[in-house]
Amino acid sequence: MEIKEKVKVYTDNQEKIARYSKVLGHPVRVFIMDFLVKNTDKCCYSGDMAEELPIARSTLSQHLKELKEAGLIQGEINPPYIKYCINKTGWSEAKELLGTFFNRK
Amino acid sequence: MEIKEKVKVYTDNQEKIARYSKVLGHPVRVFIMDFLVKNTDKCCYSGDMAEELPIARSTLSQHLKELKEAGLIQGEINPPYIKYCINKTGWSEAKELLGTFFNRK
DNA sequence: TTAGTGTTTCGTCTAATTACGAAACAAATG
DNA sequence: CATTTGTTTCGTAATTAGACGAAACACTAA
Repeated sequence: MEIKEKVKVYTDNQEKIARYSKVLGHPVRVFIMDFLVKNTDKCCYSGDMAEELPIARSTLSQHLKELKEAGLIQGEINPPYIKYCINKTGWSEAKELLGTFFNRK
Repeated sequence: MEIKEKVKVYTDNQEKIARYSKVLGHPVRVFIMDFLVKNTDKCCYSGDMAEELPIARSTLSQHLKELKEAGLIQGEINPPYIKYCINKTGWSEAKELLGTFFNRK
């Protein structure tokens, strides 16, 4: 019986960068983020985006869920609609992390 | 028999962003890019990185292949070693695309 | 209460990703 | 020629991701 020593291999930043990158690793999700950034003033409903996308609504909903879980967006219930918008906290963290990842001497 | 009309839904940039993000969507690959950026002067062999990573060499090789195919790194044969380095073209494209993706008014 | 609306969740299927060890490779050396 | 060395490719298994339609949900309005 041996004690498995837990060694940390990746930094927190590396793991966060991987996590944010992963969730942006699909064109539908990039499209959604673009859409929300372009329309911060207006309301963005799932249906608004669904009209422009060639995927089932349930599939879109799944992508929205992933973005929400990653902290990049948030949804505000406004029955029977759900209004989505950027989660500023997560969005700026991602921006910050990716920024320093790419911009080094 | 109907003609399937091919409609473009995502912009080229959205697809490129998704592609670069996807390949950065794994901590091992973020680690590799960090490693290569930090050591642009020195030689970076697969084995150098393998020593610091808790994965099989064949697995590392697979990750290197993905980064190479995405255009983020390149390998120069220097027998029996293979020296890896950043692919400046792809790296700056990714930096540029992600930069404008995150930095909009 | 019943019907309607916009959205999500569930169940399912297929395809892609991640991982490993064994085997193959390519060049240098004994 | 046979070994050795660093690396990749192959074969395979396990897990995760992406997609769909049907069903469920939550709230409004009739």
